Amino acid sequence: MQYWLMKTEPSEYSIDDLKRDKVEHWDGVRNYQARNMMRADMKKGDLAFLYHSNCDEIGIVGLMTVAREGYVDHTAFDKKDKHYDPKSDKDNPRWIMVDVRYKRKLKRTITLAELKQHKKLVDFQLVQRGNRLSIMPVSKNDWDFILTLE
DNA sequence: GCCAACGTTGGC
DNA sequence: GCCAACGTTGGC
Repeated sequence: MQYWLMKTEPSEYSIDDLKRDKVEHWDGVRNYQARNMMRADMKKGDLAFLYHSNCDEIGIVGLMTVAREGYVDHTAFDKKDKHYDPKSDKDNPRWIMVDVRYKRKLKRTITLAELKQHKKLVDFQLVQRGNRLSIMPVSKNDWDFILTLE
């Protein structure tokens, strides 16, 4: 059982969209590190924070579970898709996605600014300089601590 | 809108 | 394999 944090821009897809959809495939990840984690490490039943980036209130907004383990991201083959990748070969697909299931919204947004203030979280990847990964692991200690802030 | 950080591409 | 140029992310 592992813990994760997954970023999304709420203008593209938000916690409320996931609440409505209940289960959604997490397509469009075009970063090898993130892909490798989805392919090898994310297991059904793992818990994840949903994080809103690039918006007015940046931070962790909800919880979800991994509903389906890594499988081919078909949007890479769709010329009309925003995340179309001409280099991904159908016989040897380059990109992977998982399905996530809505669990609940947090009572409030735990903002990035707030997370940065806690000494306990100095090793949390999210608050480290230059971090750009859209999917990252969260240690159990950090996970538990962050939930006490809610 | 700016820009630092970082990933990817492609010439050599 | 190196590295400069370029593109993207994402906070501010």
